Amino acid sequence: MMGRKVTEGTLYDVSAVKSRYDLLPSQLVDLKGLAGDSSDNVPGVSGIGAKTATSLLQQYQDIEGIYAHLPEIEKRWQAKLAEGRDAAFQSKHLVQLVRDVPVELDLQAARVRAYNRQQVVDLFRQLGFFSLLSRLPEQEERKTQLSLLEEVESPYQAASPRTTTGEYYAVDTAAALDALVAELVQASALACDVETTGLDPMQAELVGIALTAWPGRAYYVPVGHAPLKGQNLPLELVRAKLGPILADSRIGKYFHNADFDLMALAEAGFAVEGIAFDTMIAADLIDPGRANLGLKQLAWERLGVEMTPISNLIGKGQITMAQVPVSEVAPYAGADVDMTFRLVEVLRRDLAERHLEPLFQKVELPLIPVLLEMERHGVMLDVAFLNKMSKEFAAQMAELEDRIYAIAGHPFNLNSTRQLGQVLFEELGLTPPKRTATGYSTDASVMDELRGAHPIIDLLAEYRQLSKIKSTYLDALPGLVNPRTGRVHTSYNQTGTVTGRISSRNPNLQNIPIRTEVGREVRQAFIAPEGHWLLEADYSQVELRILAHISGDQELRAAFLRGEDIHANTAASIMGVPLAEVTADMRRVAKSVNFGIIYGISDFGLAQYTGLSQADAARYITNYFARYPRVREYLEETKEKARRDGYVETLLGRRRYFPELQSASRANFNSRRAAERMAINMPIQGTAADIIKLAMIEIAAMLRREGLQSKMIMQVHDELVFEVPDAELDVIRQRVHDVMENIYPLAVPLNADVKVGRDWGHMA
DNA sequence: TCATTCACGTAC
DNA sequence: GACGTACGTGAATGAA
Repeated sequence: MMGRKVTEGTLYDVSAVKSRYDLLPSQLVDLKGLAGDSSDNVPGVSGIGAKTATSLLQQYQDIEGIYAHLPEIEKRWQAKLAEGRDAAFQSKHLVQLVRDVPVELDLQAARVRAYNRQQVVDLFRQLGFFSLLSRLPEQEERKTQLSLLEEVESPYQAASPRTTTGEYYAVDTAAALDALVAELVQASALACDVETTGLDPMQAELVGIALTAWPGRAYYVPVGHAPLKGQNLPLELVRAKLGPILADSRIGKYFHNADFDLMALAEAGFAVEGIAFDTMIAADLIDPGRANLGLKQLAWERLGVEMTPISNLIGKGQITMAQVPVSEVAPYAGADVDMTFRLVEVLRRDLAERHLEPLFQKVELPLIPVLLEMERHGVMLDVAFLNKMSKEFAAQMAELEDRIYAIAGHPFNLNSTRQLGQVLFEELGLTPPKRTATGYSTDASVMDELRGAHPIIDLLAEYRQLSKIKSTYLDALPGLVNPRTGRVHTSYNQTGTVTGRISSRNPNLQNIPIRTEVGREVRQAFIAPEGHWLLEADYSQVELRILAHISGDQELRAAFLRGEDIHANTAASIMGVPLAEVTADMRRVAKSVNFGIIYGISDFGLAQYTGLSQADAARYITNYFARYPRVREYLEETKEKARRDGYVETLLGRRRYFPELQSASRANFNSRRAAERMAINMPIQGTAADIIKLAMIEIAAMLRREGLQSKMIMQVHDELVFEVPDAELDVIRQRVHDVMENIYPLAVPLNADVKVGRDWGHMA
């Protein structure tokens, strides 16, 4: 019984609450106070879940009763309750509805009638409400404005100024296209935006192209609308007329997310030169990690313009742009390019203010076509190999499954952490070493703890690994092969990270397994076509070298200049033994220390990761800083800069902001520490990202300059992968190596290792 | 039914 | 609490 269905929703009366929660309605606030409610950000008492809370409440009625009888409560809950006393009462207070507020509300008066929409919009803007905009009730049919080029009268403009931010025209005759071209060739820069049938520009069809070179005016050229949805121009005609303008590098091109538009245009036979601005990338550079980089959001924030959401045209994707009439798409797409064009000026000013222009001009803009070519070329996959491997995994997993069920005494869903936790810690009686916010943790570190305590653990760990690889790689990758090209075309996201790294999606080619034997096998599915090699070049210890450079630590620099094994070197230094006496295990620990430094180390964290005692970990960290004193200074100075200036930056001036560290901020101890670690890491990780981006740009230029056929096909943060015709192997090996090592000279050498193979699993 | 969140695990 | 940056999967939960 889940309560009585009423007209809308479900009515929970006393008996319905009783049957769902086993509590009285009045006790629900106590339940939330103890167990919390993650969806409402109510913390509750850490370590107390719904079950414990319910049984306690059944005994003591409410939170007050529980704390009154604290001494008689089971020891294991007692400590947690004592610890979380304040949180419990605060949480209860939070979820309690205040029912005696003196509100004088006349429901009739609150009815929405005619209202001054502009006033409401202005208020929303003041308050920073963006998503609420789309929920404002319409006063009247949304009027759109549309005219052919010859027919410039606009009957609705006066009637409905708020929906019309400019004059947007459909260009659907050859004469109109000629007129547009005649105007555009005079321009020094234009904004461009394409409409397509989908979100994957490799597969979507071109529906139309919007262009403008003047604020407040824009043109839409329909080429792919469905029959009866308006007049298209033939694509060949548009290519012939607009192609030369798009290919003319003297006319700058502005985009919002150029990668998407350029891909769609390239697939439709347009080559675009002169990429001069990308408003999405600029907005990201100005404030990396900002929540929403959408054009609509930016126009709202920076221009005060309310734009029509795409859902007004295509719903939630039930139809595509091709099914929407030209008369509706023209003003929509026109507004897109108009706002893109207008945003350029605003964002350019912000970039300059923050000294980000060199980074934008020399790194981010030139990188756009480089990434585009990598995405378009794609990577060849051996799908038959993946399928065969998947079958083998399935067989092994089925066997493990049977054995696990036999031990557990019953079948359950092995992929459910909740069910697994129940089996391990309630049925088999193992001791849970760790909790998550919602229950028992069953992650790999827990498995490690429990290994040896029960025979089921090894089987589960084995199952986990196979299951992960099968679902994420073996079974998913074949579905992402483009049927037309027979290859996978990842999407590199230039605005995906807060440090300046690029990220990769659909598929993510930056997390293909390598560390374990079974995992590494997946790489054998990434192959070179007949007559080609895969060539891989990776920077060795690039982040530590950057640390040596920016900290200025003489000892660390000297170690790199000597060209010695840096981890062994660190081991000798912090453990006080001669280099020759460093064992493999000592080196392993030192490697963790080196990485830990970059991540903002703590003795606790280092101990966790290495298995050292916390005391030993602390001793090694102390020794490290004694040996490399400037590294400690760098860490302190970086934290200080973040506090003082509110941001940190890379060698190339890329910034990340930390408002929570500025002195006025009330951020608590833990979140301050977390922010400090991010601040320490960003300049190092970000500089590495900047450097490899420079290398990519130069390598792409070199390939073009020398007329080479080799293609750069992947980037994995400190590593580049190429597809190389047999005949070019030697020259590419040399050129790539040299560019990577010399692109950005530091106080220590950068070292690039090159390997080749016929597949990515066999590189040597 | 669909969307979001959580836990987990892969990479550098 | 506890060591930085990402993305994808399956289960569970919540909203419509």
